[in-house]
Amino acid sequence: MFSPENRFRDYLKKKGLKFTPERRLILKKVFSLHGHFDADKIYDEMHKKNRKLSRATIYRTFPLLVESNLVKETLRCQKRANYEPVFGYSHHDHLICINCGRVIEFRNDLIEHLQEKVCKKYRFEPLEHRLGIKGYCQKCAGKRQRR
Amino acid sequence: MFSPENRFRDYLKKKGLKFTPERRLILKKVFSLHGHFDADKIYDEMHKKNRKLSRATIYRTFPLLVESNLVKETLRCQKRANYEPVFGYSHHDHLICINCGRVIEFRNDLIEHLQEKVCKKYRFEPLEHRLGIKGYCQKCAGKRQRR
DNA sequence: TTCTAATTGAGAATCAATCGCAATTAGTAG
DNA sequence: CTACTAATTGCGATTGATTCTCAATTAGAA
Ligand SMILES: [Mn+2]
Ligand SMILES: [Mn+2]
Ligand SMILES: [Zn+2]
Ligand SMILES: [Zn+2]
Repeated sequence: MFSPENRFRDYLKKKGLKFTPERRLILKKVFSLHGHFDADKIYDEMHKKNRKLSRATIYRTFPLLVESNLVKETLRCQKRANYEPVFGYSHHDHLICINCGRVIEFRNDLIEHLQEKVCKKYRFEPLEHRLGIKGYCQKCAGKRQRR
Repeated sequence: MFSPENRFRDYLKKKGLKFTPERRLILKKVFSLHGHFDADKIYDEMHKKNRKLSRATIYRTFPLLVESNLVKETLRCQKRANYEPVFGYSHHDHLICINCGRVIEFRNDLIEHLQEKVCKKYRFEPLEHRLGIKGYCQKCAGKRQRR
């Protein structure tokens, strides 16, 4: 009963929009990747499995996935917008290696709690937040040292 | 002795680059704004004071300012890259109102400290981080309530 | 089954950012 | 001070991501 597809259907219906084969394919792909993705990733994956579908449709579908709270945009590190699934995953923040691109996900409840306190202090009503720490992962830091 | 201009001069010299009038103007403008800015902001400000200078030069200067640790890129909220001064300002994070665009700066040392602990745990060597909380500022939250 | 508003793909358009190049210039060496 | 040269500039062209336009198609309500 509670699946990304059901939530997406409900959302679309509520908005008077249609659950098309293209939207279903994009949704399936997004949730089968279990990780960060961008428009081109989805485009390539689709075409690899020779299911052609246009970039325009992909770009038009992403905002719907975000609106229905199935995925969210992540911290933009290059120039392309990047997303990750939300449905079925719990909130976390990111450590991003600027050398190899590795992304480490972490969750720290105390940090989360302190953010709430900050918001209260400023009477700010938070909707979402993004915390990204850029630097060198263990492997890449080691390599740098040895140079 | 310690001024943005001196640091910039030193940086440029070390790299064998030149301290041109254009670079000086951009630097001055950046530090006279006391806040966030993007390429167009600088471009417009310059042309308002009818000091013409090309967009290319602005785009070419920003990375130098970042490299010399005078400014840093901030969390990208729209599609343009956005920056803020670092020299002369202490580190802080942001509350961003998605209704009126207001940006509230805050600093929470405990959050900062916890981030370091997270990095240690993953043996991650942090260089910088960005934390942005999006939501409604007091004013805008109030307006929403009353609707 | 019919009907219609929503959707699609293809390519054009947009927008920020980058690039190529000829003319100019900062700043070092003499 | 002058000469030299690599760095810089502005301009326009280009790129790359994203959005838009529009004619043809289709989901899904009636
Ligand atoms: Mn968090
Ligand atoms: Mn911080
Ligand atoms: Zn790494
Ligand atoms: Zn506001």
